[in-house]
Amino acid sequence: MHGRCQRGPSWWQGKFRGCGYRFTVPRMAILDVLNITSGHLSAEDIYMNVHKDYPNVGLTTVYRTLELLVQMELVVRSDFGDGRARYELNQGPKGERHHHHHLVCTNCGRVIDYTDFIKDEIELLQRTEKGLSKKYNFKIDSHIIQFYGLCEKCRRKGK
Amino acid sequence: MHGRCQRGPSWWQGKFRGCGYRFTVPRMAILDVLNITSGHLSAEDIYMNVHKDYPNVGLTTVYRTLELLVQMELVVRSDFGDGRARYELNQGPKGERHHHHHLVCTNCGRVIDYTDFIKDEIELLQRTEKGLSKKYNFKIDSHIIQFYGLCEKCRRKGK
DNA sequence: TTGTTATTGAAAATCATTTTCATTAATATT
DNA sequence: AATATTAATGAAAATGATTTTCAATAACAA
Ligand SMILES: [Mn+2]
Ligand SMILES: [Mn+2]
Ligand SMILES: [Zn+2]
Ligand SMILES: [Zn+2]
Repeated sequence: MHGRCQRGPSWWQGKFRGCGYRFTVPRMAILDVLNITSGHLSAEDIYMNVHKDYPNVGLTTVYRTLELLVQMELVVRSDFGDGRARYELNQGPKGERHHHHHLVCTNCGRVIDYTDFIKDEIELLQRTEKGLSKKYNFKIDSHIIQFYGLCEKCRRKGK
Repeated sequence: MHGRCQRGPSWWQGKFRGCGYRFTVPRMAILDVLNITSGHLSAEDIYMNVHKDYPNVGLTTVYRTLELLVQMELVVRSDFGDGRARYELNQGPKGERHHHHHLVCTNCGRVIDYTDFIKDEIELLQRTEKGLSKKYNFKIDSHIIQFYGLCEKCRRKGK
């Protein structure tokens, strides 16, 4: 009863080593926090969580590791307009990719992931991408879609 | 031959006064720069342009004015991931609103406005918004869509 | 076990934006 | 036109997230 976990330490280690990077304690700890915690964490959030178990891991290392993880496409970095970057793992516990978009509450800052309508979206996006690359000769690699408004809680409180 | 210009100094003045704000020289100068210049300007860009004609207008005032203009919805503020906010007038010289989205070159930073496919987009967005507000009870006010990739020039140089 | 060097942590630097506060100027009032 | 009121301004300092520097450390190939 140990050999399960499709995306765990050993998988990450392989990924790191495969890219020629060392698999260090701080990197492991940071991935662990991202894996366990749900939501959209700031560097500071991650630092504080890592700090509980590894008090000598520095904030600088958190920033550096996140940069690396984003570059390796293990982590997605988002900006929701509050002045700090947010990070989340690019795959679920079983390794499924979770391409999704965001609803951002302009009152309380809450961020909701959604994957609904992705089907329709993909269809439109493909048409759009095709048209845009033709018209502007622009090669599209990725996109972001964010909806801004009021979350349930903030609506009730009548903002 | 002066009485033309649907969105000029006098219109802005009215807008300001109507909101209880004073129409000052720096505010006028900043709007002027935004009106004349096309593209997505940073606060610094605007400051430098204003500075040519009004060397005693400070950067602080540029920031404060932009904040006000965004709040008044005369100006749109965007973030293209280069660490500084970008601003553009929310309406063309004739007052038409220009709801549009952006293509952002991840190599050179160029930003292209596009309004193509907006029809299709609006349709999808409306369906999505309806679905999302029902499912998450989220009241959507606005959205952003950005495509990232390589612009024509950068494609040629083979990045 | 040892050598090589990628990685780390602390402190300092950067840089966009915000705050502070005394001065100035837009506009309502006389 | 002159004056009073106070919103707006500019310079300097503060802020806060992120990056850089550099000497010490620890992965890991040999
Ligand atoms: Mn998310
Ligand atoms: Mn634009
Ligand atoms: Zn909310
Ligand atoms: Zn480019």
